[in-house]
Amino acid sequence: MSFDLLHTDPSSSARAGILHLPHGDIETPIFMPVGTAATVKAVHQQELKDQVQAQIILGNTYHLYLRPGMDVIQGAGGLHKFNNWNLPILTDSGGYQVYSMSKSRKIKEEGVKFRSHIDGSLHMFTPENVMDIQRQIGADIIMAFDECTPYPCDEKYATRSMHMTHRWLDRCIARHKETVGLYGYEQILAPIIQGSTYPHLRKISAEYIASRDMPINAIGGLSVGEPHADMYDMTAVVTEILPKEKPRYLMGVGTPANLLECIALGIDMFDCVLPTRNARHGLLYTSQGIVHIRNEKWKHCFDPIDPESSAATSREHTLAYLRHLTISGEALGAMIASLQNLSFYLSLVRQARQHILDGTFTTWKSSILPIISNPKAI
RNA sequence: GGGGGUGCGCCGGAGUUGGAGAGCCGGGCCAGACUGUAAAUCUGGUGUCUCUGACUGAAUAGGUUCGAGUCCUAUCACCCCCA
Repeated sequence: MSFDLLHTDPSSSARAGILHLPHGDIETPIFMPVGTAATVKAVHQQELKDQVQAQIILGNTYHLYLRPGMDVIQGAGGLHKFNNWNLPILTDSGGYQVYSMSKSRKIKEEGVKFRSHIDGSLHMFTPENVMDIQRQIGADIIMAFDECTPYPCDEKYATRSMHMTHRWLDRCIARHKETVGLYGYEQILAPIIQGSTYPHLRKISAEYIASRDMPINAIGGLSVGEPHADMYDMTAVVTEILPKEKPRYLMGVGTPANLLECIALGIDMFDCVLPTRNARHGLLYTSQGIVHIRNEKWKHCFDPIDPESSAATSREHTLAYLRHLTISGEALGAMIASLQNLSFYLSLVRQARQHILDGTFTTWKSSILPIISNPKAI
């Protein structure tokens, strides 16, 4: 595993690079579609490769551990074999579920007790067994076990939680060192910065994470409901500290505008459920602006969904047809919409990368932002 | 042709023993939300108007009554049974 930083934009902190992983190279900045339960919802692996041109996808430790279970994943020979995705995979550790399922878990120094959302059974996640589970899943990049704090979060709690996440990180690193990949390739561990919306905590956390000298550094605990300005401020605080020669991964971000703004701040990797979830809920991102596909105004609009999309379905099917499918609850609607949104996201980061390499990133960003973050005109 | 039954919101259902419904549930429809996925989910709206409030409304037209969605008469529509 290695990272080549190819170019840094002169008028911002945006970077273009290549991340080499066991299952292939990733051109950064990159967006990583989220495939929680061994599937990017409503999108087939073949489409992810051919249409979306995804280079890496996510899986989730908590969800895969509960279902289908590690016996199945390991029996298959790892997640890559199980879901037949032979490009890189990153697994989240379950740290986000500490946040999103706060009603059914209890945090202690040792780890987190979860009650399964499927059958109510009790499970314990520790930094150690989360490393073990991610070894069994076999992702190229595995995440440290952390606590993603909610927003708002009082300073006292944020401080305590951050320090615990740091201690957990050291336990993750220890376990990661004393174990090896089960499927014959290296798995890299990424530590996660916390600190909520407190700049001084973010600074402490970034310095701590940087001192661990891991190959990728991640920023967590953002995009949990805080104002965009806070997200950008915290990102700026930590990118200032993180080593330039290593990729920075901003977890859970975000909207197309969030991506461009954070690329400008020096972020290299993103993941977010927004494009896929919003697609299933009828919100489309297109090269001509945002479309609420359920809206009546598209009922008789026989224009293509997005003539500039890399997805054939978006060029060949009309807005009126997709509206019909969505309103009728047809599965194909979710498929076409998800393909559209992911194609848009991947195309956006490809364009960003090219403009960084060309030295035109900042002007391109300001010209495209008003279009893609506002409603499409009929 | 005869007998019986039922009619209110865009649709279906519930309910109303003569005592204040713009009013219950579900669906549809209209709009909004969603950021390391307990999410093909959730929230709101859905008679009219000059909209903090009014007005109209229980198939249609009459009637009884202090008061009618409820009782009576006629008409219309639909359903069931008989011929």
